[in-house]
This record gives sequence, structure tokens and C-alpha cells, in this order.
Amino acid sequence: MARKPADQSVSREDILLAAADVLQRNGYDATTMKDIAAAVNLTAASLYHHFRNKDALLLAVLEAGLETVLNQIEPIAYSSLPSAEKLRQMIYAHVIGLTQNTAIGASMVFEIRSLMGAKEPPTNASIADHQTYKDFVQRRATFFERRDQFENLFRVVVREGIENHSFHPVDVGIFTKTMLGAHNWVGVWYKPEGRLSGQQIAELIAETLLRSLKP
Amino acid sequence: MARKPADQSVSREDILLAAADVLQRNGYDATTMKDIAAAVNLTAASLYHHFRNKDALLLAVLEAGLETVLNQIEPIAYSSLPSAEKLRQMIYAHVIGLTQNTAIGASMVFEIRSLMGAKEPPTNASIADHQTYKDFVQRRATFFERRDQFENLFRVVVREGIENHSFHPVDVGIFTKTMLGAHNWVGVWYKPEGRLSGQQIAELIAETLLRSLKP
DNA sequence: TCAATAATCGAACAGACATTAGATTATTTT
DNA sequence: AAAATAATCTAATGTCTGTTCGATTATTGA
Repeated sequence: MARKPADQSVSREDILLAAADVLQRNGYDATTMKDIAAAVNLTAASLYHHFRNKDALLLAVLEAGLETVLNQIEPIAYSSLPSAEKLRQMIYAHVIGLTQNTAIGASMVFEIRSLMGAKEPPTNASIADHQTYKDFVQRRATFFERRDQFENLFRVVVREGIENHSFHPVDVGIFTKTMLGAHNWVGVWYKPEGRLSGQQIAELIAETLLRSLKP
Repeated sequence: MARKPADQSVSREDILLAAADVLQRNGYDATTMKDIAAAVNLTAASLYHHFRNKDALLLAVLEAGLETVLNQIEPIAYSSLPSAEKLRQMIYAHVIGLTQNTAIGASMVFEIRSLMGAKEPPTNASIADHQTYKDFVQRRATFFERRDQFENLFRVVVREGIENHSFHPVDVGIFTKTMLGAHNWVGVWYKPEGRLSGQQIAELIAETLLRSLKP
């Protein structure tokens, strides 16, 4: 057996989605390449056709998740809405996004540490291996930059609101961390079958946070 | 070499502290028994004199962390302070506790999932092994109950404050999750060398949360 | 249609790791 | 001071897992 017919062939994105799902449930180290492969009806070996190694696969999952959420939030942050409305919509987008794709949300919270633990190739490794590792480190750095940009979108809106007196003055850094902590935690406890929908949860959280910013 | 002199001998608690520290940095699966042992100058094998296995060690770390924080917060929750003051002090205790013992704080957030992943003994295992596993499952259930009690302490204070009109009415469940998310996140980003002390961070977070509850 | 390329597989490997067994030495109890 | 117990070690075991290799088959382009 080799190479499935085109209509059963697995795309890179299929793998990313399945991987996020498995990662969410088990965590990076407890997730085997075999587990991920099984989720898309492949063997572990086949994954190496799509990704250089396990670390690169994890990074790709996180990159995809981050881009998704950034694409939702950036337009709002750059819009000309009043500060309060802008922040409200950003909260909605982030929280609802987390509840809609719990796999990616939880991964973003839990698996980032595993990214940092990627081990260097041994000193006797080939030149190619060292290059692969350097590329990985580069991409990883870019990922962290993007993540900081994401946090910064919220920070900027809070600061702007304070400056134009629509928000009560707060410590921008701590307020932002407080807010993002509340959001991220949703990805940990949210269950689709729970009492409230993602939309309702987002509204309640936004209400609390905006209330604390009322001048 | 065997058995160190009494004054160099390692206690169960020494191991728990060191283990929490290593776990925080690497995560459960990436932490080897050897790593933990090395942190207290033992060999991996010696750890098995103190703990049945790796899962039991993790559980013991988490139990210790939870008890510490419960001991701080229960007396406040059961005091007769006004609701707002009570909640403020509970927030202080929780957040400051997280910044003082980041090892345990981060473990409580990140490693709980690993607890659930503990694998059953194979069907051909000895009776003793099955008993060990049953005991573990029992202790783990107790741990989760205690953790829910912890969350409930906050929930009760919020509800009480709403009922006696010191707090603006909010959805108690969501507000509590929002609050605990903000707290737990501190354990993720806090660095001792950062701009603000644990005390200052706690004050700013409490201010934000209490402000959102002002009637 | 035929060569090139893409996607997959089975098998095998080397390394790491949790755990056990048995020996050895320090402390405590009788 | 002898016996029992506690704490540690070294060595070995078995399993699991990421990764590589070479073969095999589907698709695509010339």
C-alpha cells in the first residue's frame, strides 16, 4: 500500500486541525506522532512528508492559531470605533474564538512552553540538521513576536481609551494581563455543552471588564 | 555508596519543593525522575523510596500546593469582614501566593491535565498494582474536590456580596472564572525581577475586579 | 505514454525513560 | 551490641517513541 487516491489524500491543514485537537487533550509530550497520524488515517512516518519533525508540527499549529485570532482582532483594533466599543468587540472576538476552537485556544495556553523546550541537535549532527534547527529557532522567534503584537493590540486600545478619557486610568500593563488571563482561562474551562454559549460568556466578561474601566 | 548520613538525608518535603520547581520549568512529561532526583542530589531509583511512582509524586506536589493556598484563603473566607474587604484580602492572598511560589502556582495551572492522563495498569498486572492504582484514583478525586471547594470559596463571597448589596449583581459563575483566570495567569507571566512586586500586582488586580463590582 | 514527482507505507533503530531488583550502609530500637 | 528498619546506590529491563530508509503506488507534466 502506498499513496492514497487524490480524493483521500491528506492536506497540511487537515493535519494541523487534527493535531490541535489531539494536543489539546493530551499535551505536547504525551501526544505521539502516531496519535496525530491516526487522527488523519496516516502512519507516523507519513507525517514527515509534511513536517520536518514534531517540534515543527507544534509550531505550525500554534502559528495557525495565532494568525486566525490576529486576523479577527487586528481590523477591530485599527478601526475608528470609540475606545469602549472597540475593546468590547475585541473581547468578543477573542473569547468567542476561543470557545469555537477550543483545540487551538488551549494549545496556545498550554503548549507554548513545549516550544521553548525544543532541544538543539547534537554537536556531531550534519550541517543540514543545524540549518534546520536554525530555521526553527528563527520561526519560533517570529511567532513570539507576533504573540507580543497580539497582546499589544489590547494594550494600545486601553491606553488610547485612558488618554481620551473614555476609560478610568489604570495600570495598562496589569489591566491587559488581567484581561487576557480571564480570556485564556475560558479556553481551559469552557465546555460546549455548558450553561452559556460562547457569545453569552463573551458578553459577561466584556461587561465586567468594561465596567471596571468606566470613568 | 548507600544511605547518606542523617543530616544530609532528603525529606519528602525537600523532594516536593524541588519537584515543583523542575515541573514548572519543563512540564510533567518533559521532566524525568532523574531531573527531580538530581535537584536533591539523589538518583532516580531513590525517589521510589518516597513515592510509589511518577504520577503519585505529581499528585503530591499538587496536593501540597493546593493545601498551602487553601490554608491562606479559608480563614479569610470564613471571617466576618465586609464582603468587599473579604474579597480583596482573598485576592491578595491568592495572587501574592502565586508570585511567591511560582513553582507551585504554575504547576497548578499546567500540570493538572497530566494528572488525568495517568494510565491504568495493564490487565495482566498484579493485584497489588491494581490496588495502588485504585488508591491513586481515589486521591486524585479528592484533590479535584478540594480544588472545586477552593473555587467555591470565591463564588460564595461574590454571591454574598451581591445579596447584601455591597456588590453590583453579576453572573457569579462567570465572574468567578474571570477572576481566577486573571489570578492564574499571573503565575504564567510573573517574573520576580519585573517592574512590580507581587503585592503591587495583587493590589492592581484587586482594584480592577472590585471596581467592576461596585454597586 | 513515460518520466518525474508526490504521498504513503512497513520495518527497523537508537535513545530515553520509568520502574524493579538486590546490595550496601546509616540509624533506631530492643 | 545485635537486630530491624530506613535511605540510598548501581545495574538491568522492557517499553515506548521520534525519526530514517527504501520501497511502492498515484498523479502530473512533457
